[in-house]
Amino acid sequence: MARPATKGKAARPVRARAAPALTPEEREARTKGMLDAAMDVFLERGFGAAKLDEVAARAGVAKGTLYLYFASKEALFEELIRSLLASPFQAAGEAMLKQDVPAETMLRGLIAFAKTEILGTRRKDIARLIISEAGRFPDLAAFYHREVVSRGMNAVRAIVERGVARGEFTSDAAARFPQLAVAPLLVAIVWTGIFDRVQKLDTDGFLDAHADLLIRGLKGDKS
Amino acid sequence: MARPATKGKAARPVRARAAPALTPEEREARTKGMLDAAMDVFLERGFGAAKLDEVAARAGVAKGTLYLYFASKEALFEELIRSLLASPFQAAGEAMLKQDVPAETMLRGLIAFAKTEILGTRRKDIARLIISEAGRFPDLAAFYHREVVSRGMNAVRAIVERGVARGEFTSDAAARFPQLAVAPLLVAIVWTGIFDRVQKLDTDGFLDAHADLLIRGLKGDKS
DNA sequence: CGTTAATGACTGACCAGTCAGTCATACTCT
DNA sequence: AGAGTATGACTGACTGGTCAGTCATTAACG
Repeated sequence: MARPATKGKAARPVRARAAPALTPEEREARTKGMLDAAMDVFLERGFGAAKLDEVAARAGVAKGTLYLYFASKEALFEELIRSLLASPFQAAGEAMLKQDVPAETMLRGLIAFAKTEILGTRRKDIARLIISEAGRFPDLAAFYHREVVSRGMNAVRAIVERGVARGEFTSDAAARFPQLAVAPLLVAIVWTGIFDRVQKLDTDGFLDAHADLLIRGLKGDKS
Repeated sequence: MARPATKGKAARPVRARAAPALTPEEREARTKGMLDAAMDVFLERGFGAAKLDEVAARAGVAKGTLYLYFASKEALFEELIRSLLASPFQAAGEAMLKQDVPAETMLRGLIAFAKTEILGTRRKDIARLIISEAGRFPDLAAFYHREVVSRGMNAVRAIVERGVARGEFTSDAAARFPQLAVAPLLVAIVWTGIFDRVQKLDTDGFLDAHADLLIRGLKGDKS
């Protein structure tokens, strides 16, 4: 018990640190490795059917190690979702609002953005996963709504409102229900995940057609 | 261990019910009772988390009885889905095509139909369940596509094509991608199932707005 | 009686979560 | 430098609970 008071001063029982203490960077890197493995498995099987043994195997660690980094399977799942969220919509929308371009251009830009940034990435899989598991994770659904959905809706609403204010659009339907502008994106996400084997959907042409029809509807100078 | 030991095992107080030959009607009625119970449980918990013990309890039978009517949990689930499918869309679409009314009226009628016959019934829950579980039941997804989705798409396509042929519509976007007309319905289904606690969606106003915008877009006499 | 329908205790597999033990490292004292 | 020692990251066999599916048994009928 007697600790040799080195340095004469504060005879503080210094707990000698003597192990491959992980640097924050190392720890983060390992966490990321496990989250990557978890993403593969959860996307492939869904939460319920995903096995932590498999996550561990793919991450190249033992199952016990997972529990040194995450409190439970549920915590791992939630952290995975959180780590993958980003709200590109809002950022893109705000960036566009700063420019002085027609609202039509903004809307088309937003749809093009969704094509590459959501449909073209794993974000679409995350969305599908959340749709599937939201029932069992209400908190996560609320989180996703707050962080992603509501922001996207706000971006669309802002653009459409400006279009109406400037007289470019004659319908405010998409301002009252921004979901209308995003609905086909959801269809594309769900469809490709479920029916693609049966009947392929040309998501690119689909979203182009949506953009055209949407703009026509919003402008529609029909009296 | 103080059990009236009857030969090691003991199947005891059994309150068995009728035993004699079941008429086809009786058999069907019992099947339906179990399917009803199964629907409650599967909708509430999803396939993975649904317990057959609970299904049996709600149906008022023993678990073993389930296996006299269904080969497995999976078979029960599939039969449940099959028993609930109907393709109101196609029938409604065909009925409308027989009348001589404007395509706009048909489309609006179809959307109103979806409101009452899908959003207003448990069919919306079935759709949500299929979206959630399709990954684990590709056959079921294909079946659902064949029996419901493709028929709905055909109905929409037929109506829009007629509208175009008659000069009522100037855009064929919804004929090339009938999903465009149905997308907000899917959003309404998914939204009410996931985000309603966070932010209610006025599905009625939403679909009305969709109908207006869609018609404007299809007619759009903008050059 | 034999047949049919139903039962529910039981089994076996599966899997989330645990924990006693290993090992590589680094610190301290001589 | 080397011996001794502390430490913490990591491991994987194990536990405990859960649940789909089984089957010996019971009851009701003809």
